[in-house]
Amino acid sequence: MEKVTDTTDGVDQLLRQHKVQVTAQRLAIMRAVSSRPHATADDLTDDVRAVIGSISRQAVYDTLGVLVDKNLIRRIQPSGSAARYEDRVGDNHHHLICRDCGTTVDVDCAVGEVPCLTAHDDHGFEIDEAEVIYWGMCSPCQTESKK
Amino acid sequence: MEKVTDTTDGVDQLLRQHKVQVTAQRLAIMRAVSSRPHATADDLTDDVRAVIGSISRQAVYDTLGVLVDKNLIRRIQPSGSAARYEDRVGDNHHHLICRDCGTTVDVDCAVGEVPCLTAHDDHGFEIDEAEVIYWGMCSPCQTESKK
DNA sequence: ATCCAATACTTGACTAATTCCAGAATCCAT
DNA sequence: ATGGATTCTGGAATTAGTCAAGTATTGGAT
Repeated sequence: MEKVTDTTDGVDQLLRQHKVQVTAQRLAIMRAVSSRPHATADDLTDDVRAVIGSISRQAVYDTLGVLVDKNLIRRIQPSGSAARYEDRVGDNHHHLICRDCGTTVDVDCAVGEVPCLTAHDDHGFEIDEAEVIYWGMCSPCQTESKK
Repeated sequence: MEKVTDTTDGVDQLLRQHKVQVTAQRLAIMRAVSSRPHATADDLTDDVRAVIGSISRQAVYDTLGVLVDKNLIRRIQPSGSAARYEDRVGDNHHHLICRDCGTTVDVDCAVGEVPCLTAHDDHGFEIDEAEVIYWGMCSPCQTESKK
């Protein structure tokens, strides 16, 4: 019997490197996040079910939590919508989100490397992340709203 | 009979200027937001009830929605906690939020005036706001977690 | 190759925040 | 004062996510 946890795309290696136990669910979720960036937990659940048949909602949330913890994926939480996940980590990029349709695209940091991460006055906080979200309207929605 | 909608603090004027119908509830909510920045809808409901006796949850959400729409207040929506409201609008300041306890403080823009508002590549979007959230741990929570 | 303890997954109920709905009340321009 | 538009009320519904307990799978030790 072939083990599900041996892969040819190296996802299993990646997980092991980060000391994450390898399971069919985790592999499927990793791939789902990679292939559909900025998806919600719900979207990902659908994607994963299409591939491995079934998975519980709990397992999805649980796994996403672990992957975020281990820095394998990043969670972004735009106002007014469910959390979204992406596999571009550690490159200090930001997001541009359409107020109307929620479309999310990546934007490189406007300032440079990591100055975003330095607040003027840290109020005694130990800051570990600066999240930047640009809000606006994508071109389809712009034309739509002019009708 | 005196009308509740005539005020001495000018809040009614402000509402009228923005074409928002003036009601006792709205006045109370406006004042509550001003006097307790970064409060949640729930906090505000309590505050308002303490002042005008009673208000429905709906009216609170509805009013906050209207005020946000009319740009009289700003809504911020941190991960894992309810939305918060503040009356500092239009000055491009940002927020520093504790991952542990949710404490939220204002931070002036790290970069200057409005460069934050300029993304590298706007992908055809019409951008109207740049939201920056610094995530970290406030000092009380830092000491707490070291125990 | 097999076993076992640790870890992960499933099910199903539960919570918190927010929104929807439809009727009643209130506001304000005429 | 009146009518039409807007707002308020209370309850029910939805959404996003969490908790808890039992079952299954994984990976290291034998």
